[in-house]
Amino acid sequence: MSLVDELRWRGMIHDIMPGTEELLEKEQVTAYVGIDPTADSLHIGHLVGVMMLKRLQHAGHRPIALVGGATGMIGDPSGKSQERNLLDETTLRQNQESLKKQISKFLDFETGAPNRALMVNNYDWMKDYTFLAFIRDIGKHITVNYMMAKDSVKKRLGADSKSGMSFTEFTYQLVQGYDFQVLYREHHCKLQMGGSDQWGNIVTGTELIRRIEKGEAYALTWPLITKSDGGKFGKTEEGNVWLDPERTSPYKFYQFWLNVSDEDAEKYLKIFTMLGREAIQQLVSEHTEAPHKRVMQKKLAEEITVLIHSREEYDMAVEASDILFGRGTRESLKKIREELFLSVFEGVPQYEVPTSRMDKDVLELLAVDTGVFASKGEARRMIAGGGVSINKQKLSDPGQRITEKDFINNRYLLVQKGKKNYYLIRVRES
RNA sequence: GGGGAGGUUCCCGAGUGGUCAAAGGGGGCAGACUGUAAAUCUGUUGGCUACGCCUUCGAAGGUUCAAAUCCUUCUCUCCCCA
Repeated sequence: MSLVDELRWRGMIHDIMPGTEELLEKEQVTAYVGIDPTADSLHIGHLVGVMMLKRLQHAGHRPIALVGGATGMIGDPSGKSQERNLLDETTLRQNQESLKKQISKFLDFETGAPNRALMVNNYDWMKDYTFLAFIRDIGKHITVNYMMAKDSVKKRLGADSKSGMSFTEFTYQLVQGYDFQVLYREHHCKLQMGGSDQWGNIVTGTELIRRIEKGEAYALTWPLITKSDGGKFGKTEEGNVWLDPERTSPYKFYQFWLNVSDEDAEKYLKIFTMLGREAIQQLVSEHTEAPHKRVMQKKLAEEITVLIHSREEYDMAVEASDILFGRGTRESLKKIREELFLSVFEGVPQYEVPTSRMDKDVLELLAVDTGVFASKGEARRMIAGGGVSINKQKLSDPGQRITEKDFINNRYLLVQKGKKNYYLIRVRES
């Protein structure tokens, strides 16, 4: 099966320029994907692009990850993102280094293989490029008419557009197009890939290459990743799901994938794992037979968590999940060794309360001394509704008192609001 | 500039002197069911020292025993005409 066929099967192709498939079959191709260095970590919204590069390298082609140090300062007109702030160069470099470390888990940058991955930063060729030189060398090859025909631009010029579009945003496609041209010239990069909203920008690049370099370049986009319920992919109540364990704990990360809906699981297995056709079909049929076992979600979460974090972190996340969602009891909780206990609850909100404050009813403890509840009324209602547990034991009386016997390891109380919200209260001697 | 409509709790939206912490819906949260799902059903959705009290209906004043409701001024939004 050709690379493009496989990508098609995986649902990773939205649009592809004629000739791209043939090109990928006949020679080793260098291709790139752009990434904004707005943070020092990738989040799972970046994952499709990185997987794309990984599959490309896997098939023997050469991937380039382009860090958009320059373009990231502008923001394209397609939308959601307002114009960005200028990052200072130090931050930019730091971010780039962090991103490279993360991407190294997917791509081989190190070996001497001819298709080893490359990371570049367009800031390097844009920073000293003067405005005058740019409009003289690049700008004159593309007409404004051409630029205005792009959807992203048209939308902003239409009558229904609320805010206008700045000249800077308008120029975005040229800057991005020039990136492609530079990579074409210096690395024989003939293909740019991106999300479906990038099509217009990519094509501007191929156009520049055609006109200035007299060369052929290609474009490939992947579809927007969706969720079956229409929500935005990659977001939780707490925000983005990051690859950086400091921002999103491996446990939360694992949980994110584990909770994917049935409809999405198959789709995500195809996109985000290296599992082959047979393996995925096997999982799908197993799932159809026993949906409650959620083999698809489990495999998905395993594959990705191991890839991003490690086998150890994955094991830990599974163990934590068992404790939190399995039929854990008060007794089993008390038996856990302290280090595991703490690692399980690492990402959970914690409150520290001195022993002197413990001698009162739970209501006060939960609503006043800690922020578990916003008000006593809320706490009272929740307890009455059977929604609060302490150490896995349902709380029925808001006037109940906590005694030392209740502490886990002599100093922890595990509070549960509903099924999924955990809070850890740590008792401090005073 | 002239005329009209209107601003209600997270959102939409009822309420036009006491029975209003304010209908109904949505959303949120929780319970049951379940697969840590979906669907469904149920409860809950201003605060407190809680059979009572306090703060809330654009803002400020006023009338009244009593105001989201009546009056005055201000303010913002929308629509129509010029």
